[in-house]
Amino acid sequence: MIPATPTEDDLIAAMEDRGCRITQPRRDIAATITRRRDAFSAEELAAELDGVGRATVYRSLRLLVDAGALCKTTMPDGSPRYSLDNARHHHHLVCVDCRRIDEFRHPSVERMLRAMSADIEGELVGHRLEIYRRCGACSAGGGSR
Amino acid sequence: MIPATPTEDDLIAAMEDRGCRITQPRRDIAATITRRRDAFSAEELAAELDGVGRATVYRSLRLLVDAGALCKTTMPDGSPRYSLDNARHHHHLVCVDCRRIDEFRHPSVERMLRAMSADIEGELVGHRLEIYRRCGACSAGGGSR
DNA sequence: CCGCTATTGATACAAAGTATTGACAAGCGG
DNA sequence: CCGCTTGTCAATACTTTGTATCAATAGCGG
Repeated sequence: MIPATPTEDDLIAAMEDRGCRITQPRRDIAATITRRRDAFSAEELAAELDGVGRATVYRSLRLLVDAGALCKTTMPDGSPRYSLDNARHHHHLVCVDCRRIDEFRHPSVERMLRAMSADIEGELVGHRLEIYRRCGACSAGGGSR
Repeated sequence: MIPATPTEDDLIAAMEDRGCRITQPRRDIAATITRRRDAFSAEELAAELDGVGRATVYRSLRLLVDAGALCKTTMPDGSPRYSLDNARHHHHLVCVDCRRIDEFRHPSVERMLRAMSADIEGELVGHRLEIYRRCGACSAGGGSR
């Protein structure tokens, strides 16, 4: 199965699978998220959804992250961004100029975790890895703006 | 040179090196940080320092992180902790039970970054890696109390 | 010891959520 | 079809982790 970018229906299905009711606000949120292709902040999303309460936006984002349909990525300054999750078990390439977020998988990451687990006392339960770069376009364009 | 845990004087020297004045609040902060050996939140530190303003605590923490004397680590829930920096170029082992933070270096981390840089378009500018585990004591003790 | 200016504490504000509350609405049990 | 239970909603208050502003103070350089 080739992992594809989730559609609006995938997001709704993810919520359904968790036993949630499919309400109009949740439909609106799923539609708005899939319409925009880039990473976004929770407040940006809330601002785009007029009839929907801020709390509902945050609850739905958490729901979708828990369900594995969205990723929450940490920017270098610590602020969070949300983006669609195309594939399980990946990490993020974050452009520090244009803030674009790409997913990547590299065998060396898993190899590294395996190598370390032998040397780490206790039980590994998770990890967080973000790679910050200036993406091809931003490097070529002479940095930001 | 064997990297040792910074002392109060090391923290003060780090601030001096950045051209800062050594004030009484900064002395108090350096003393309090070195007295407690574990990772702490900014609010915990502020609560322990009675005569010192909250803003001063946050300003000093940023100063010490910038100077490389402190590390700011992200917990699994996203909240930050501060801890003394024993060695440059390391990553963090965070116990999800007792919240203890250990530093570690493993050659596989650098190897991974080198291997990936060949495959990543653009210019690498940084990364963030935290490993979450249940530490030896917490695993042995049957998990979180 | 003096004066310049970095630094301070207080306070307000900001960003990113979480908790609470009262209203509504959807499914179910009869 | 009625009413009840329960999930969900919008609004709002509150929390956490800071940053910005500003008048007052206190280091440090001479």
